[in-house]
Amino acid sequence: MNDAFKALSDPTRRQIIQLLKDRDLTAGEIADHFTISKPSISHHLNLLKQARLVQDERQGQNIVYSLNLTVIQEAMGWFLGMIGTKGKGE
Amino acid sequence: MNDAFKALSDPTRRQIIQLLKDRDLTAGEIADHFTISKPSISHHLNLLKQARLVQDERQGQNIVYSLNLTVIQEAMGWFLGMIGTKGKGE
DNA sequence: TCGATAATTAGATAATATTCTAAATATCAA
DNA sequence: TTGATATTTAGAATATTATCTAATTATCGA
Repeated sequence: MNDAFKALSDPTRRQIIQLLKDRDLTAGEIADHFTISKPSISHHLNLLKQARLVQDERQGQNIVYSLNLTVIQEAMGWFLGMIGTKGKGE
Repeated sequence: MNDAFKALSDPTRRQIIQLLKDRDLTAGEIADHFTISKPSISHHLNLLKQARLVQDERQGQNIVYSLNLTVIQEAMGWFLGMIGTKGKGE
């Protein structure tokens, strides 16, 4: 959970997640959306993977990344907890 | 929005928010929940304030901190966007 | 097997963040 | 006004993070 929040604190990584919302993408396709180097993107992908926000699967030469909604839902649960039970426990 | 995600990436700051969920607290009361120094807590509070996750108000010698749910709701909206519209736009 | 393509790993540097102690500011109460 | 309490600001040390280039690994097609 802490890893997820850490991962989401970087704007590049949030943008990657937004890209993956629409469809699965290879590492190269993801990198094409940014101006920073491929190794840097690879590093960001690795952090997202460690936080289990994304998962990867090799397909031939490519590695395809996809969203893992489970952890995103868990993170959203944290926010719901903040909003839903303000005051002395409604 | 970016400030909010940055602010939430630190476990101490998330814990502060959870404390404020139950009731408003003075800076000193908040600091009492942690082992780190008061200036460090003050720094964390300042970051939370800049992200508009909390607001403060002086009451005599104390400064009372309270939660600002608006930004938390906005952040939750980001998560909802991730979960709600997976694939080519449901 | 070789060359090309896709992606990651290694190692270094620069920028940010966290934390501390010491000092400053603000308020209250006598 | 002075002393005590609450909190923040200043400045520095340390740790973490983001980024780069160069090198490595893995796969494909001829």
